[in-house]
Amino acid sequence: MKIGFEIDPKEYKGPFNLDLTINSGQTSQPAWLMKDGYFQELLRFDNKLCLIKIQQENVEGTLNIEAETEADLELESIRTKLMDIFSLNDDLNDFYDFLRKDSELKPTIDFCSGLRLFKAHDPFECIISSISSANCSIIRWNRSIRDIKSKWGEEYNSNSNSWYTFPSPDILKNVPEHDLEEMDRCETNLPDDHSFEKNLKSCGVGYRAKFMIKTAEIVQNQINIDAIHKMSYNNAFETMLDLPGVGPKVADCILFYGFGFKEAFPVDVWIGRIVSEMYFQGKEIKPLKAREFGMKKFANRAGYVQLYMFHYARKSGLLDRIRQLNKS
DNA sequence: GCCCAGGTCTCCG
DNA sequence: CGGAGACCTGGG
Repeated sequence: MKIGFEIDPKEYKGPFNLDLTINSGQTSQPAWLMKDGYFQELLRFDNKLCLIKIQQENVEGTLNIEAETEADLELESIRTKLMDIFSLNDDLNDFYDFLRKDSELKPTIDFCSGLRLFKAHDPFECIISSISSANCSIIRWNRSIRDIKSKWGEEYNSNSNSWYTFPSPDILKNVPEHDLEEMDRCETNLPDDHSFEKNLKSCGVGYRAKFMIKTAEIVQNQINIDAIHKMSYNNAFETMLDLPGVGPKVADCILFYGFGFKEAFPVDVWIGRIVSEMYFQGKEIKPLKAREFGMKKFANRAGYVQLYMFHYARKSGLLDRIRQLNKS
């Protein structure tokens, strides 16, 4: 079954730039695949798979969506899900009014018009990919997530292309950590030169493999994803910190990108340096101090400010200047 | 071959 | 509580 529909700019407040939103390097989810002029991703609704293709003909124009599914899905639930993923219910005009009142932030608007929070479609995937992103390059953890999906995810075929979901906590918690464990669990005798590739370390996640398996176990047994949504930010933050491999930066990313907590202000080394340049005359500021500063100053807009700060720094040359400073 | 980047964990004071 | 060093891997 194929459903085609549109989302009109009148349905949301302020600008939206799909390409910018998907490709601005927001952590915690690999960018959607670009193919035949459409961004594409396999989504899960309850237990139904649905391949989404989405395009925007011109910047800030109408969105064209094609949804392909073998299940019986309501158009409205697909529309609602996409509105959520691309944060189309956020009022960017209101946010820009706020930015204009801060002389440091005002210039970010020109570089980021239509940039919105790109939310994860699966909170558990977001938790695991955030763990894999810690102390790791973007290309590397993107590849890891793709590997994990193709090894243990559910397969969906469309036009001879294979798509995979991210495996559930129940599946991931039982995955072998490394090749030795995979070999031990193997029932049959294999040739001496057999390479063991269905284990987490073979996905290039390194020492994070055991964190991920343990986290999957805890999420499966002790965490209710819906309950997180209803928690206060601080409670949700503390809950995330209890997961192995999750420190303050990763917890903030999970809460912002995975759960949509707008008061999160995730601070990596770059945001730390940007904050220090923009607000502390280049004086070094510790990550937790920068986090505290951002949360206090920007309150429920902290996540968006972090998004805009980083993209602005990249495009304006600020980031290059900071790089130079750190070399000398 | 060597060194570096990048958050979290662990250990030590 | 804060600081120092180890951790896996890919890229320069």
